[in-house]
Amino acid sequence: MARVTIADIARRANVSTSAVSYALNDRPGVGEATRRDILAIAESMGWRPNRAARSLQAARANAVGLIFRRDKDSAEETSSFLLRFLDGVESELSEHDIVLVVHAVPDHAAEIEVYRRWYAESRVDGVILINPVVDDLRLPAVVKLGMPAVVVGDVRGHSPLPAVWTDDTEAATLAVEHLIGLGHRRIARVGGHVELLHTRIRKAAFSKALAAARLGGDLNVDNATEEDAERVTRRLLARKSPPTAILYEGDTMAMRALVTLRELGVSVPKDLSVMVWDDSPLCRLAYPSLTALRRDAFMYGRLVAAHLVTRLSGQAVTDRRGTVAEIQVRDSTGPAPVTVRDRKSGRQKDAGAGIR
Amino acid sequence: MARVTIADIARRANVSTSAVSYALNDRPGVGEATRRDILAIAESMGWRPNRAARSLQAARANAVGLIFRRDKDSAEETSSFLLRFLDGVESELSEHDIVLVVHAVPDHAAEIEVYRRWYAESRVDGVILINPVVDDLRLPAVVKLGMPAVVVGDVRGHSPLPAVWTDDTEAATLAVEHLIGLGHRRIARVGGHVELLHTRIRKAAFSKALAAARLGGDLNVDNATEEDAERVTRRLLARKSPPTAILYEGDTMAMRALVTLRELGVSVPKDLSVMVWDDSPLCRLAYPSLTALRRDAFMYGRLVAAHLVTRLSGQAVTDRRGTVAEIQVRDSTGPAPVTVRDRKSGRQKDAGAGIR
DNA sequence: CGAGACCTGTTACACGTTTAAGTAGGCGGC
DNA sequence: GCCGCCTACTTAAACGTGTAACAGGTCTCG
Repeated sequence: MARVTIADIARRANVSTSAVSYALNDRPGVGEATRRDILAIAESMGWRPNRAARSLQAARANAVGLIFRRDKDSAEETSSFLLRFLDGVESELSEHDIVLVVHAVPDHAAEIEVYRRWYAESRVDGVILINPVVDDLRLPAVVKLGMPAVVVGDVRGHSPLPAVWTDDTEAATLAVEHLIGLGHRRIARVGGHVELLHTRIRKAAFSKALAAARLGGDLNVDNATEEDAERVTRRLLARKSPPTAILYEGDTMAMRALVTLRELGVSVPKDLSVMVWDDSPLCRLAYPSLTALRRDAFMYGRLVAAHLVTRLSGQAVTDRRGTVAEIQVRDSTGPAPVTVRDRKSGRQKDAGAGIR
Repeated sequence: MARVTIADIARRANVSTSAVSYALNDRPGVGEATRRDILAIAESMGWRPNRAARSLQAARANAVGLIFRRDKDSAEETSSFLLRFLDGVESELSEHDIVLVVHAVPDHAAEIEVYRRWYAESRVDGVILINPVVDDLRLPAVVKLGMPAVVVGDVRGHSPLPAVWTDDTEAATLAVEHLIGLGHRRIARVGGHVELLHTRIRKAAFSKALAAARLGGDLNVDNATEEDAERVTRRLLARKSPPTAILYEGDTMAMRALVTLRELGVSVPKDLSVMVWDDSPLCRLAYPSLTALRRDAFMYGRLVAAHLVTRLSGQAVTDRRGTVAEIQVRDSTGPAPVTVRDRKSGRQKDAGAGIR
């Protein structure tokens, strides 16, 4: 019933508590026979080290923290990525006997305040920072605290904190190549908040990938939210040369777009191909199901956690490339609409999806 | 830089550490002038209590745990409910300066093992148990440990552990009444795993609500998963008297059903009304958008956490009713198909949704 | 056979906090 | 003027671990 301490074991084994401590921690200073004795007794009594005592002694909390924003992180996208990511983090941490402490905050100021508190209270040994934004105030704040941290996102060069990043340029290239392979020439992108670093990077990566394929046009919409999806989609299709493929950033945005397209009588993928950046169950269940760029959120979480654990062990760590994205091809992408003129003719003119 | 302790403050204030402790904890034993002095110094040095030391002293971890199943809890439904729930729990706990520790496990055996470890290590003061099943082994295990816990789900009578429950009978009645109000007479239900306690309760509640409305029929399918949705839906509609409305348990199942219905040429809601038990972003974004039973996951989480906090304070707590469900009416429910014969005639024969 | 080296175990203290018990000094009351 | 009591503080111990420093005893080797 009552919790058993090393003192209890020491009494039973007729030795001092230090002998017990040495034995249980596999350190020299105690004979083989006594050690076995002690281990047996500890086992039979069901001893487990008291974490508070260990933490106090070692000045180590055996915990890491992760803070997410209440409104933001659960609104723009369905939360499956975050939960899978958390699962991965937790899975890695538990192998090192470290617990994950989560916390929700309304904004970055509150988040920084919590870091300060956690540090001063020695509540966590390190933190995982997600969704970095441009000129992120959290980064210098954490650096100043001297708190071990790993940033999830590509902040290479922008911050002294180690980052685990995914190659969005490569991902964008994959997406563009997939669409080009299907014959698309006018490819649009509808992106989320540009304050988010990954959005900014993806935007650049997308432009770069298009340029590499000698395709141009600035069919790029920024700062779109789920509510904007309808308006933006209509506007894109109303252009003189409407795109034949659109890459949406965020599953919810793409879903809203699908509804709009249905109302407009635009058939997916016959008239227009639709892609989503970052896969989710929603993409799988949509009609038509959505082709998406997929990252293994679970493995990503594990990698991030492993990186932080290494950092906590005192080793210096630098940036690390995370899991690579791949394309999950589904029903929403298909061959570009047939061209009006023969392919061989110099200039092509696609039968875009334009509003009828 | 270095963390500041009460000893540092004591030195600066030329008093003993106990005087500092008394002052900081607003306890008698120190004069008013000295108290102000100490508080000012503590403030200026940025002192925060070391959690490990406090925990050790008070034999209290100031943490509560919540374990979710790796496969299960994130598969059957989109995870938005869980994340919102976690947010609510966290929000309540943080007001009491208690942290939330999360952990993912593959099965109940592993979960019980973690409870044992947490208890023996004094890692958490209490736990929140979610998704109770029939003959849940976790409940007696936690009871045996003597660990404070709150169960999320209606285990009233089945367990000595306090529960926070939602009235599924009332919710089922709401749903059935909504459909009956639209003229539906043959209402089916497609439910998930009956091992889950809430599934079993909902099933009974559904039958009871139908019976109360003098409607019968056993249009009840159990143990359906997302993969089964297509087959089950086809089978229901192939009946001699097909239902005019179906209530699916789980958003993913309903989404799959929508796809099937589209393929079958069954129009929603003209030919068939569709409802979902437990709302999600997916329901909102589906086409047509899905009428659903909605619970405030955030408030539910807060309530559960508050209940556990009360329990931790030493007070005995009993069961507590959680937030009530309401209906979020959307586009997937509408008037029942018109009857073939005149309403006034004794027997009605609906033009069901049957397969064409 | 005695001096060190080595093995096994102990004692003592630290980590940062709380708190029971103890000790001055001042003050009032009889 | 002495006793007792209150105030304001200090000292000491405790929570459960870990570990440096030390103490016997045995072994080895010159």
